[in-house]
Amino acid sequence: MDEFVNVLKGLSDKSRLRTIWLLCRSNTELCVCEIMDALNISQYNVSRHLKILKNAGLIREKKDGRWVYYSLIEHDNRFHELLLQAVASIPKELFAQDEKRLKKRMSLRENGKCVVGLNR
Amino acid sequence: MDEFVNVLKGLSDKSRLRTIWLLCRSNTELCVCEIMDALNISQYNVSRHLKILKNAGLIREKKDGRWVYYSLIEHDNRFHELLLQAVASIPKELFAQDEKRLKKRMSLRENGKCVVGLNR
DNA sequence: GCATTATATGCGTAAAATGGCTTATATGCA
DNA sequence: TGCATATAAGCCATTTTACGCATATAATGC
Repeated sequence: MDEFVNVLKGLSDKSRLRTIWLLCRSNTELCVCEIMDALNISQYNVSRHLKILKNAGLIREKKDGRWVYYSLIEHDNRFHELLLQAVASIPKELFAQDEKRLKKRMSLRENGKCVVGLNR
Repeated sequence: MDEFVNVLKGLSDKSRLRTIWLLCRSNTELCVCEIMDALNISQYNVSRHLKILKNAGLIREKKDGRWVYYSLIEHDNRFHELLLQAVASIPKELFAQDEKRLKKRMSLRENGKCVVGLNR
């Protein structure tokens, strides 16, 4: 049962909820610095929250050079599916700023990859 | 957005998850001492967790004499619906003990009401 | 090898959650 | 009115969580 509690705990933080929502809605993988800019929070916080989400089994990481991309894990279990649907059902308006910042940031990608890093 | 985080926080505790699961599955209202016996935890803990769930908007209370009955609130919003479905989808086996204890306890009701209290 | 850079982690601190115990509140009944 | 009882709430100690800062790790390019 702790496993289920951990997933719920993973989602019950504002920064992490915003992160998961962006991953749900954008339907792509995002690197740390992109999430950082979208949420407008510090690098170490993004990193730490991502670790928690990874341990909860919600996301996976994929290294690509110096960049690390995170994406949702799609489980074939109903609990995860329903939870993610719940997150996705949260009104879009609440994430308007995040979405706007992400869109701007994503437009800087080249060949589908982040090339910006931390020097904005 | 804090409202949504609060609901998730409400669910991300083992005792509270067990409580909500029982309320979901049993499909009835339960009084404090029944929950106490089903989960096998102390009265003050049940009370406190119920308060958190109430503040999260997940349950309502109904007084009946000295007894207070709690039941799920059925929202017409998709987020709540999906979350409760997620909780209900957690394998029954994980709650076998709770369910067994609840069943036993519920058999002591008279005219659909709890008459036992704390003196077991 | 060495400097640069994207990401992760350890440390200290402050805030919040949790649990146990005790006490307060409120209802029912004699 | 006064007592018994179901539930709530206050207080305290312990644990967990989140954040900021500094630094470590790992990959890149010269």
